[in-house]
Amino acid sequence: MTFGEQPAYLRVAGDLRKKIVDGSLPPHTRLPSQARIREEYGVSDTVALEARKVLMAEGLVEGRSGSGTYVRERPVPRRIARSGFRPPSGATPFRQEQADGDVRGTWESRSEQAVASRAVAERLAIRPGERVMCTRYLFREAGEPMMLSTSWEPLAVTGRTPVMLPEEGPLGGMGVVERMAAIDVVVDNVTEEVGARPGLAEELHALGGVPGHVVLVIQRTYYASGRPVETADVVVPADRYRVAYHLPVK
Amino acid sequence: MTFGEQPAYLRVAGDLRKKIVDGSLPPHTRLPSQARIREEYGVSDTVALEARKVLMAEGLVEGRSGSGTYVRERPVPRRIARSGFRPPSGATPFRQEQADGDVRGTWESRSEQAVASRAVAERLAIRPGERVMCTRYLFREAGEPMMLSTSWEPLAVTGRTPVMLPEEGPLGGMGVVERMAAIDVVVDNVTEEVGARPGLAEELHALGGVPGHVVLVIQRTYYASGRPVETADVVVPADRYRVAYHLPVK
DNA sequence: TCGAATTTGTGCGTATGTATC
DNA sequence: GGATACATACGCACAAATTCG
Repeated sequence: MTFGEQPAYLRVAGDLRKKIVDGSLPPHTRLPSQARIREEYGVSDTVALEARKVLMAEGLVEGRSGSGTYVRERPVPRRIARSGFRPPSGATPFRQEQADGDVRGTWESRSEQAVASRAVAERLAIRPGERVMCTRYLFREAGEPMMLSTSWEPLAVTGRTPVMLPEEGPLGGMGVVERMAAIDVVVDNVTEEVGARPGLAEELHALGGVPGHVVLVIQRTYYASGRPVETADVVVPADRYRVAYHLPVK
Repeated sequence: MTFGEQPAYLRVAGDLRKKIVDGSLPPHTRLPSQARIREEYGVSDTVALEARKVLMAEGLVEGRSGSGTYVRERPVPRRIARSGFRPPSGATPFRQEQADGDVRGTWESRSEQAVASRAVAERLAIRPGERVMCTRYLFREAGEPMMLSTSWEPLAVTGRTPVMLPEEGPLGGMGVVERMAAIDVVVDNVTEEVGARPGLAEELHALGGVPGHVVLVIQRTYYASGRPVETADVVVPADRYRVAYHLPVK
């Protein structure tokens, strides 16, 4: 409160945060109550409350009315290895990545024809209103929902071919690259743009999360000779997964 | 405040939010001041303050001390092109990426020697307690803070060389690859793991955000012949930036 | 089963500091 | 300098949920 210092509530929040991250306040333990914080730090009710709010906004703790404020479990995020991920030559530290690299499991999907929205049209380099095949996926890992995906393919590419529906025909369930190869479309490039935001209610419901949780959003587009042939939005809960890339330098 | 209703501050925040999203309070306009909110909605100072805080946490408005609370411009996320990003052959849709691809600007940094924590040691494949050079960066784009970065380099690699301090010597401010090349360390691989979480109070303070905002965290590690030579945590606000990768397929 | 104590969450009034105009 | 507005801080009150004897 004196000149040059940071606000009292940030100082208190910082001290509590330190105790959380260094393990002296492990998950599931209760934070000091507002009254105790007030006493221990010699601050007012407001400051103690504001400090708790900071930690709640950071997702480190969760308040349970009538009971207390508890340190949240922080699951160790798993890696989702993306295209381009390959272990470098003779690398020892990569055994682990290889082990959990291939996140595969079961999935459900539903396809339907649709017309391209402005955003999708731009990503596929087609005109808005052109027909596309839209497929929604829910991926599960060990039974647990882990990833949502919505993909769009121009019917100008796959229409009237055996691979028009991603989940049917002899190549049903195969990846985009294999399916496109079957109709002589050689996929040679992919771009991925990774962003993040608070998850939408429906997304978190499908993924088994609680409102307010953060999700990673990957906008992926496959190209064949510079022409987009598929684009997708992939949504994964950020508290459980990270997206891993491995690239050569130069 | 009566039974069954939602909290007053949420009601006020909801009404103001409606006016913002439907455009009757366009970007750059000033919200009613705390005092005016108090009068117009017939609530107390605290409720008016709390309502503004909700909108600030949602990133819809930003408070300027002494001036007012202003509706923020809808941030269109910019792309941060990562290593490996190259326009594919003859691609038209990539001109734009190239244009805003190189996000460069000014930066500040501060280096200090430290000992490797368990987490850093694991990423650098060294033993906890070994000495490392730790450098913190704040990058600005057009004067605005846009990215935080903390990097660690084993002193076993750079110690007693001209590039020990990233910001000094003839190669001060150059990239890791160039600096390492100067001491005959050929960086040939990089891994990046992208995650996301609510930003910490200090991070968001430095980045001009507000508690509760989401940040993208990139854990980057450079390798030379399979051996880690630098690792860094890069933090960017997720409402303003996305991370872009471009990869060959197969 | 009941009730008391504790704790969070919300709300009110006020005071002070400080940045902006 | 003065007026305005946000930001921080103090102290208090009460409702709702939980805990525990």
